[in-house]
Amino acid sequence: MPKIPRISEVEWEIMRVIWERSPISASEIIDALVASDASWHPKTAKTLLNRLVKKGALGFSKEGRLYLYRPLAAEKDCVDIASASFLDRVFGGSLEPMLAHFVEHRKLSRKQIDELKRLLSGKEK
Amino acid sequence: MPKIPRISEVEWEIMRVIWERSPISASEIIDALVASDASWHPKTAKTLLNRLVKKGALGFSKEGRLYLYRPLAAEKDCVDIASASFLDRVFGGSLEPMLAHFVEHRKLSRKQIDELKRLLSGKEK
DNA sequence: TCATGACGTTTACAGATGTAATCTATAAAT
DNA sequence: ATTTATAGATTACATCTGTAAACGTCATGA
Repeated sequence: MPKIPRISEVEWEIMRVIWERSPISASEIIDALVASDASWHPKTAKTLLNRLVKKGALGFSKEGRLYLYRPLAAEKDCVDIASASFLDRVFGGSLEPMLAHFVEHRKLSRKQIDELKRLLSGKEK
Repeated sequence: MPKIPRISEVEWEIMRVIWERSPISASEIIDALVASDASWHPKTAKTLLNRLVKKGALGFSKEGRLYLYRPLAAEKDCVDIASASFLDRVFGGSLEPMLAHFVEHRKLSRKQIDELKRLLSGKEK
């Protein structure tokens, strides 16, 4: 199995754009980033794209003179790793306190609450 | 308000020991770390303690020739920050999908499930 | 055809991080 | 009193990160 590269904080923003829509060109990626946060600098985004390619998180194909990027690392795998890391680091691996933290500190719509209760019920057997 | 310093991955392990039991000496901290993971090197732990003091996350008082460390940054604040960062980074800030991820991928005891459902019900009004 | 601009490549650079070793002062043991 | 084991202080160092600028190349418009 290919080992999953470590994705840094800002790199995640880029990966999420690409997971959501790929193949995608550098300029499209940059547009998406700038749209969500105007402080993104194109040069910075390019540097990060290169790093992600080097890390093996992204691949690309040349379409004429420009590149189309696509994920090599699966979102699911990256999410799993980051989630486990967060849980261990911040909550010492204790799941329920972590979930309780979010449930208590954040807002959820009635619909989301119902959905979560449904999921919980599904686990309860 | 004192701004909360950023706690790195390994630094979290140290902070959690100290939040749990303080004031506490360096050697006690190291013992606790080694107990949970034998690969901890005392020198490394000391370096991190110094960094955490420099960052303002920890304070200490001299007890004779040794130091007693205590947290300066509140666990709650650090947990809040790390949690928000994780949620934004990995799940784009979407709470319910994140919670669903953990509920689906992890094991919870009947008791914990009930507790979470109770919490959810409490939010549902 | 020549200058411009768009796109990708290479280089830069400070600060954070993980991981320790070395140095120094001091307390404890002999 | 001298040696030695300890605890803390200082120094080391390769990577990783965030943040870009500088440079090279080719297509395109003037």
